[in-house]
Amino acid sequence: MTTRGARAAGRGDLFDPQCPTRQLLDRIGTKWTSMAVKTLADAAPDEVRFAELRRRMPGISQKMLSVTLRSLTRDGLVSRRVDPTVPPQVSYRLTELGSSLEAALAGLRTWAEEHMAEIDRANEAADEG
Amino acid sequence: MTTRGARAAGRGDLFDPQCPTRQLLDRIGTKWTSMAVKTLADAAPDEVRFAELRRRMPGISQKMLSVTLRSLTRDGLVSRRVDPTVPPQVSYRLTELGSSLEAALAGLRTWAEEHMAEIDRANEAADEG
DNA sequence: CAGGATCCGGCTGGATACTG
DNA sequence: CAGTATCCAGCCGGATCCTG
Repeated sequence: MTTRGARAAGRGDLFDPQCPTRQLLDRIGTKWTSMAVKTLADAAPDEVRFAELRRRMPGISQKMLSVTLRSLTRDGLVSRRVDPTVPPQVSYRLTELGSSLEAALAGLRTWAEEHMAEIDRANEAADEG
Repeated sequence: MTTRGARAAGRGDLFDPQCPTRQLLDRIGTKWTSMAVKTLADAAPDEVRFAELRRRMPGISQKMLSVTLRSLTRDGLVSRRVDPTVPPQVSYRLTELGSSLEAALAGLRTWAEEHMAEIDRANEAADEG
């Protein structure tokens, strides 16, 4: 629910014990999650190594890529395979669950590509128009 | 891009000057935005007054409802109508643009309702399984 | 190579008090 | 009634340094 904090001021979040949509948005809403899913989806069914993933996600730091992938792996959206060589090679790939999420995200992307310009215009109009 | 800050450390976000999807996620990812859109969509085509909206969004504070609505209005997703009585009455309604966003969000909601349980299970499994 | 640990600034959002 | 203003805690995420 995002309305974390367990006891929340007085009441408030007892009404919807767990809203799945908010739980989902709390994940894909973080800065790099959706880009990681997209990047892995574009590569599928191939797996992608950490460094390559980093290269394909301009601007992400080593830390945030690591954090993002760990989170996705915990969620069962991404599978992680370690090749115990020296130096180690770690590869990632979307799971089936991850692929189905990507399909759902594609809808949002389409909407964004079609309509974000309108939102921008609305903002400019509000600024002074 | 979220990678705000215009000049970003060195380079990094120059590669995708404006990713519409991130811009969108930066909006609907905020805590109350999607719930507000959903609540207004459920009421459509009727408009909803501030206080009533507040009642229908358990847990939201006056401030956050105000901030959320102002943002949605600026984005052209919600229209705002003021009835200049005393005390004033202000009503909100989804615009067409807002309705189309709601349609896109519905896809995410469906996915969330169908799959969040799997994600929860994956997390439990990771915790100790 | 992959990623853990640490430090820290900035933004998000909650509580509270005050207005037209 | 419908906000706005202020204060402040907590979390997100960036930079940097270190390791198997």
